[in-house]
Amino acid sequence: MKNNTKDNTKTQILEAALHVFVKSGYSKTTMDDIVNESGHSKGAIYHYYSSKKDLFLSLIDYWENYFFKNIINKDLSDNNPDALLRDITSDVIKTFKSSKHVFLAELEFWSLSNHDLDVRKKTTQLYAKLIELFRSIISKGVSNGDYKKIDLDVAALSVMTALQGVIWFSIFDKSNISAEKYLNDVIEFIIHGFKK
Amino acid sequence: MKNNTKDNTKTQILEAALHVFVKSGYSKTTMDDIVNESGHSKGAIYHYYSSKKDLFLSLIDYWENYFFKNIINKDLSDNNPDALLRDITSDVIKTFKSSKHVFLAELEFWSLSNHDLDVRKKTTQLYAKLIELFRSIISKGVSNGDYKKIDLDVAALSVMTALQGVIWFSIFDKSNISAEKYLNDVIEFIIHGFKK
DNA sequence: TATATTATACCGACTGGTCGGTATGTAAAT
DNA sequence: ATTTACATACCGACCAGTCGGTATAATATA
Repeated sequence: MKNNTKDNTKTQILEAALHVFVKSGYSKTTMDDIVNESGHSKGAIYHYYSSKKDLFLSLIDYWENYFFKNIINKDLSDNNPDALLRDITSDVIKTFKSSKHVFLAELEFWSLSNHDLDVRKKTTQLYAKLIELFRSIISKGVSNGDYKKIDLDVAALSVMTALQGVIWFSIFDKSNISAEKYLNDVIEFIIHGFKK
Repeated sequence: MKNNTKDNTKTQILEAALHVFVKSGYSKTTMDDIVNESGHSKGAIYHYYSSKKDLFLSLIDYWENYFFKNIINKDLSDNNPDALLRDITSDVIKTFKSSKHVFLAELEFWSLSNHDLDVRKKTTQLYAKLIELFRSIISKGVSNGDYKKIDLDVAALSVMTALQGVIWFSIFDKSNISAEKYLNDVIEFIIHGFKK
């Protein structure tokens, strides 16, 4: 229970920070915004996080756990690469429909990555994991003869970058229909391109 | 000559602003940064632009002129849609190789679009033009029988969003080789997907 | 042509509010 | 009794925007 309360406070602060950072952007959100949103005092926040930036960096980990718990587990359960890619795509679609802030948070990571080395480092590591996941999926397709002998790195990058298109929709076209069609189309195009 | 000086000053301010906004982000750049970068005084800047935000909004127009002058002219000269799409893609590749700040500026537009309505409006209009361009190209392909009877809006969005992948590379993988391969691959996948 | 008048372009010291961070608490848990 | 988990009051660096001014060019007038 002790540990629970502690985790609870930390999580509440993170959730609040996620919310306001997405809403107003890193620079324009004030620590007082996070105080108000979280219901915890400034003292509490600085008790757990040493600085605004430290809090933001922790958010990247938090985001990673949230986002990957859906996706990363599938890897071993199925070894049909087409199905896996489609499955992940439909996860992205589902997340887009239910919680666009996930991708708007990612946009914030991108933006800060461009201006801050520590953020870029952490975000780069995050993408390295995602790319590795796609790599291993595509690799299966190559070794079981479904796919051409394509460059695995580029192929993995292609899948990932194409899926990242969802960020554009999160900002500029929040209607579910276009994003869904885009994602379904683009993954089919890519799968087809991989095929022998 | 008078007019020239005037334009010159305005342009120098815009160039300086573009540079520092990309480098440090909108919120973190100070007007004094722009003063230093441009060599013009604060008074000069506020003589031409009513506020920091006004300056930023003007930058979007400036960017649009810069980016579109390469691309928009091609529309009428060639009516082979495949070639046009490949041509635009190679323009993007060329720009990526020579001046990534073009796409990093776009990232800044995305980021602010998420937090500011005026910026989003202006950026949305910009994308509307791009999408219209792709629409008209693809439409030609459909009417001349090269392409399937696809949904033009979704198809145009797909092309645009896929090309926007270049932003990811501008931030996280500045090596020219991956971005080039990605762009070439993805446009071929898409073209192939459009074909009958 | 020479002079007066006005408009435009530009300068930079200054200010008032903002905000990340800190110092100093207190109450609960161990 | 000491450490942990918070709360509150406060500090001071920072910065967008202001404002009183100057220099230069354009226009009107004599």
